[in-house]
Amino acid sequence: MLVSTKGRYALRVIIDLAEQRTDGYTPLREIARRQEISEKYLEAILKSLVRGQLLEGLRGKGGGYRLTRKPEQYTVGEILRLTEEDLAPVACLETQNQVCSRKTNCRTRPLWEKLNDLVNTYLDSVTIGDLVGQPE
Amino acid sequence: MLVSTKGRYALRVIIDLAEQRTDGYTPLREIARRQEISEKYLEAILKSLVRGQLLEGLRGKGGGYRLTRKPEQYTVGEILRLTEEDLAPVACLETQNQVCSRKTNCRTRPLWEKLNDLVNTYLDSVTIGDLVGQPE
DNA sequence: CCTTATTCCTACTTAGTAGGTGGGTTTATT
DNA sequence: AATAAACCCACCTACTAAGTAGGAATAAGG
Repeated sequence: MLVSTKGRYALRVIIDLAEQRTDGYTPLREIARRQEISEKYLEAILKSLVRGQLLEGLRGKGGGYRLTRKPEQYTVGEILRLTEEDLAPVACLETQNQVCSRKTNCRTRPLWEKLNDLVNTYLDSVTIGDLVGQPE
Repeated sequence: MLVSTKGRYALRVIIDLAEQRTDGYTPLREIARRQEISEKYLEAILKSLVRGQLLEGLRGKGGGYRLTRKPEQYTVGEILRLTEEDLAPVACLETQNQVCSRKTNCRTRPLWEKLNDLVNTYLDSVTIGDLVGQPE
């Protein structure tokens, strides 16, 4: 499995906020309720989204979270790469792993590299704007 | 990570056998040595390849494993699907998981389905014949 | 300035699984 | 009979995804 709940939830949260179409801040509790995700777990995910500046958080009464850009300015790829650590399809391509010793004459490496490209290119081609539903 | 060592090793084994260009049986020990994979672990992987009829095993002295088809008749996709249980990029698409309750109006599901298609189509388009090195 | 509603922070727990091992049984060849 | 191989089943271990707990910092309203 390439994308864990963390990444999937992150995506859903951004879509959720985009669909609210409000300038104000939405508290975590509301998002959690709508998306049926535990508040505590969601908290951890939102933290990384704030760190990555995809969201802005405001503390205190009336606080919450809001998007920092327009929906069509977020690509799915960047959201997942932020929350997933690594989107590489195989361990040999993971950035933190040291380079594989068989690399130079590995018969399968080019395959993995192409697959990696394919996946990332696709995920970067889709924006949150493409995913939100129409307002009625 | 989409593809674990099991799948990657399986692929390497088939390539290894294809490159031997022999009609005879190659013992596990040899493959393990060449590919630097522990014999015991490899055993488990080869077992599933035999079960899936991608390889044929012969017991006893002079025995070993050999391909059941020509290299260009194996697609990477089928090898990985056999050894990986599931190539789905996200849990919601895994066959053993029950259908997600949010499915019908899930904003992200079409994305995952397309990604899944993309990956499988690519992996099915590459054969072992494409990956083996030229004899010199 | 106190209360309330919120985010932010650190640490912990738990269940599942990838990756690997050990020891033995069966089968075929010489 | 000896040997070399695949086959089989049970076990182990370390890691990580997923989730939880409890509190500290901050902002707004009265």
